[in-house]
Amino acid sequence: MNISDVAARSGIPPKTIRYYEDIGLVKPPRDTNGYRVFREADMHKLAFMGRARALGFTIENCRNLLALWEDKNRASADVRHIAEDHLAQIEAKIADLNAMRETLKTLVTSCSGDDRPDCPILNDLAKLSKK
Amino acid sequence: MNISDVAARSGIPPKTIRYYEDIGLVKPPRDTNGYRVFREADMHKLAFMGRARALGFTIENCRNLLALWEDKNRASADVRHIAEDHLAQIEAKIADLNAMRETLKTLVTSCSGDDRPDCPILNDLAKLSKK
DNA sequence: TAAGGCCTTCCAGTGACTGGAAGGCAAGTG
DNA sequence: CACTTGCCTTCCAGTCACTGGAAGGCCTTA
Repeated sequence: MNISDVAARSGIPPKTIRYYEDIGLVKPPRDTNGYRVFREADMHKLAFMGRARALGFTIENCRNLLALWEDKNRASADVRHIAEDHLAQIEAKIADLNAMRETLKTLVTSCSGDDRPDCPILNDLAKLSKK
Repeated sequence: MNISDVAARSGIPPKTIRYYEDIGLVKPPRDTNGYRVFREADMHKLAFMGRARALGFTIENCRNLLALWEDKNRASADVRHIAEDHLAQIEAKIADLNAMRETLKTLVTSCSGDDRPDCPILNDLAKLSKK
């Protein structure tokens, strides 16, 4: 399999696949012409990556998850631990974004949004900074 | 006012303030010794920045908001438009994160998290990638 | 005069790619 | 066989918004 085949099958762009090779996530052998030759195992790793990345895991987390995936003697607790940490981070980020959203919503609805210059959004941005 | 005073008053680290000068957001004059001298107006701009950044506006948005802030003839509609766009992006991101959170929560609770290797999290990451 | 704590600039790194240039290779057509 | 098209390769640079660190100058106080 060449890189564009894997890209199509895994949903990961060729550029990204090369990048993943750069950082040592996959190690496809090379053909005599220098082309990367992807085996089924490489494909599965990349698809795994795609899925894990879509869930927001960092590359380093993905690296660890891949290692656990390939370790037949793993403890599922290790996997769960990574996922729990990540879940907590996502929840923290959601909380941050919700706070922003609330403030923004208030500001946006309080702004008339017409030709006049008076703007509670700008007032707020300026005002609170004086605290 | 020297940089560390502004940093203390605006809550923005000196490094970041220098960076903001680099990208042209503030233009404090220099003392004979080369030190930056911040006026009240610079302080307010920086505090404005801090507040806008805390609401998740990008630097480019902040730049535009600052310009509108200083434009006495602005239309509040322009400000509102920027804020609405940003709000929409935040809401989109929240939706993405909520989807991740749901999936992760399901996975985490389905994993026993003990010494044994069976792990629904890894199964899922591997399985769905085969689709 | 010396110490410390400021200030300056410049360089490099973060995370996870992404765009683009330059050039080699493969497959199909005339 | 030449040509074209499209894939493949590498390498460099840029993204975003900082942040860390080094090297060296300045200012204040003892």
